[in-house]
Amino acid sequence: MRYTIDNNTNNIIINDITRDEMNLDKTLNCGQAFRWNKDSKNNWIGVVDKEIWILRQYENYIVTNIKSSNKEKLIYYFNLDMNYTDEISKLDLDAYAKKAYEYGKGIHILRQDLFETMITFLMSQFNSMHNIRLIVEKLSARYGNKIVEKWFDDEIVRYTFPTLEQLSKCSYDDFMNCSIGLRTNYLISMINYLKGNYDILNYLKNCNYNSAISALKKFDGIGDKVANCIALFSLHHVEAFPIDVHIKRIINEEYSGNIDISRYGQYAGIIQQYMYYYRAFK
DNA sequence: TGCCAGGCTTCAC
DNA sequence: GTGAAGCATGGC
Repeated sequence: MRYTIDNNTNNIIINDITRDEMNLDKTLNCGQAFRWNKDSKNNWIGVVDKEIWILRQYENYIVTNIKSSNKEKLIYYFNLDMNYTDEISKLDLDAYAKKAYEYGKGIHILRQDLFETMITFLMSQFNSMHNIRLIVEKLSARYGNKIVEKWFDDEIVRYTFPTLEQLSKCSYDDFMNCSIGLRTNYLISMINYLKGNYDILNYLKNCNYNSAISALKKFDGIGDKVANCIALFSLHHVEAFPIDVHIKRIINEEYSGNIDISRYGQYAGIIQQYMYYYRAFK
């Protein structure tokens, strides 16, 4: 893998990259992120922080609208500096994990914004992927900022995920009108807490896995599963192993109700994501 | 119409 | 500590 810059646009091109190494379709559609959409021209369009990011994957390269000054951020967000194939090959996988890996390889674990991930996964409980996307888009379109990006002949319009300040102005009814439903009180509670304790985000970013899980679970509405999702998909504790309904079924049906995740070592979360993708998208 | 979705809190035992 | 009930919403 190497990076070149388009001389005309100053956009980054990722070269010499196969879909087995990094697969945009799988990575952006596997349930770890809710703000990426693929258009009819195979462009993956998402909002990262305050910017619209556009990526299109070809057989051996990926073109982007991401400027050269954002190269480190691109690598960081998509975890492009890790060779997944090499790392996974060091693990002693059982038969089901091997099958899941073969099906899911190419998935990278993203490093998403913490505030956004805490809220999107708070919304995820007892909800479907479709509804989570719906909620996040409604929140962003109504309370975030409009941003526009030119991409060849298209004008792409998106909305930033609302800030704490923007969400602070919302009422109970505002949130109910975004289809947040039974999670509304949890969201209000989180916003009220963060208003006086925003530093906890920095604490979460700097502490270890166990400390992060216990701090996250103090929020009303965050239990084991959501805490592990936040730890995995934002804080990049790739040992985190979220157990949702799909993983529960896998454990019951494939592991007789008892899985030993210690054999997946520091990459248990990545194996979990292969399993989730294999089960939920096969 | 009934069931399900990347669960959590509360309450009874 | 464990288990069941209840919780809003949209797609199928």
